[in-house]
Amino acid sequence: MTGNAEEDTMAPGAAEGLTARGGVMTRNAEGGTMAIRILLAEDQTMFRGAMAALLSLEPGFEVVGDVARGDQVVGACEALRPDVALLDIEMPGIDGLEAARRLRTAVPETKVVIVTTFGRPGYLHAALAAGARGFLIKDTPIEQLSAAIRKVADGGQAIDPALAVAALSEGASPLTPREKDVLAAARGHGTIADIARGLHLSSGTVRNHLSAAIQKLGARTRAEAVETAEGKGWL
Amino acid sequence: MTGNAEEDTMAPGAAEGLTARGGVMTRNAEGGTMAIRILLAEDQTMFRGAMAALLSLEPGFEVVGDVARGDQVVGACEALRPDVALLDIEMPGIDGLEAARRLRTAVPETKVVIVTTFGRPGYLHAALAAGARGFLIKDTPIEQLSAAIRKVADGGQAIDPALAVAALSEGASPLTPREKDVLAAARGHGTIADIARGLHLSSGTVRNHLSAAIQKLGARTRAEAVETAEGKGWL
DNA sequence: GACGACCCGTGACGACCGTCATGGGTGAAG
DNA sequence: CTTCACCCATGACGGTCGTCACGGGTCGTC
Repeated sequence: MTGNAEEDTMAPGAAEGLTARGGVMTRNAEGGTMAIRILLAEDQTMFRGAMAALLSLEPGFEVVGDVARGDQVVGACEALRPDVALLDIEMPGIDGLEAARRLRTAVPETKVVIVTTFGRPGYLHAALAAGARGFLIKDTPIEQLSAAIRKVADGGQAIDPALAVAALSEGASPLTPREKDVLAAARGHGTIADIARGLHLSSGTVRNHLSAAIQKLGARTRAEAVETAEGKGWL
Repeated sequence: MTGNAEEDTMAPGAAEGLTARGGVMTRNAEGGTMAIRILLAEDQTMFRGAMAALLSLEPGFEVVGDVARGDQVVGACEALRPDVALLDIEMPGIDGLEAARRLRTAVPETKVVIVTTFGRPGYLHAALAAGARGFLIKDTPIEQLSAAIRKVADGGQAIDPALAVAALSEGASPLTPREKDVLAAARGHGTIADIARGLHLSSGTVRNHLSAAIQKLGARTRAEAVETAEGKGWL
């Protein structure tokens, strides 16, 4: 628990898990340029804290808030109206991609930059489809993150170039929607009967979908198919 | 034991991937207390950079170097002789636990603090057995990390309390060494015949070991057994 | 309306998986 | 020396899995 419960005049009930930050550089026109207002969404407390502290030191940046869950992103952005939202993908609640989708209609002024651990081509596709303007993996230097934030705040784009070519060479998912569902349900559960029960399907149908998915992915086992599908971001 | 036939080809080139850092506060006796010299081992570049920058700002800390791979830890510590080594567990090369084991004999002055993403009880056991003096998960505030570093540098210990009780309640792994091997080999590979081939065993023996492991872990499938064993850090 | 893509289902077949019983071999503990 | 735990192996059994062939259903497109 972050426990920084200092939501004094935080407007509505909107943002519960939000940690508002008194910016070093407030929104006065200081020399003509205003600081880029940033919201941070990241579940690992340590990483979130480190990034917030570091970005706040960067001249021209102001971290106006940070949240730990995907379902707190929209509320926080509605309250704070940041210029840029830095979203992790793997988060409790809803993931960063879904948060980006909702943010586009709820707070369209806020530009989204996705920062994720896994450089899966499918993630890039989904992020761009969700309206993200930037996409970086966490295995890149912070200087490039700063540069990406500035570019996006200026109205530009910032896509990891190595991932872009990978995403293009991969192409889209060959799985039909239902095959994707069945394969996704096959991650945690054990037997086929369990999956069938969870999806209200016949166990024979589940086997057929799984068989099709296995062949399309070039796998030999259901587990292998799940693994390769996850690796490419088709889930 | 799974053929941990890691060749000991560590020493010669010593520290290739090492980024040495000119410390803000050098090792002069300033007022009587010397800065705590820290080495950082973490594969995610962004996280590593952020932590290095942030810890350098903390008064009394000096980040003297950082590496991205586990097999660079010993070489870097031999060259830099830090007071504290902050080790991630999940790293390419060798993992942080193995690095801690080797560090204890190679550079015993350096105290080890494990900082990991996953709060698996088995990890804590292994870390303490490897001689680590501190154990934190990345989902804790940075202030606690600073406190832990100071405590460990002073000769004390810093163990995440929530994990300590979990580790005690869990107990040690019920799996025999061979069962662990077979289960570990069952992660990536597909069929039982593949596992048997990889371990030079009869396929019937593999099935027996797997069956025993499945029952000991209360699972119903090999995949379930792998999952729960991984979750507890028995691998 | 014909066509194709996708969905759901059935039935059957061979291969694989998980369980059990059984046995021999080793090495440490009593 | 006996006992016990672990290792490896074999064979047999029932259940599950992956594949195939097949049929019926919906929906959008040409």
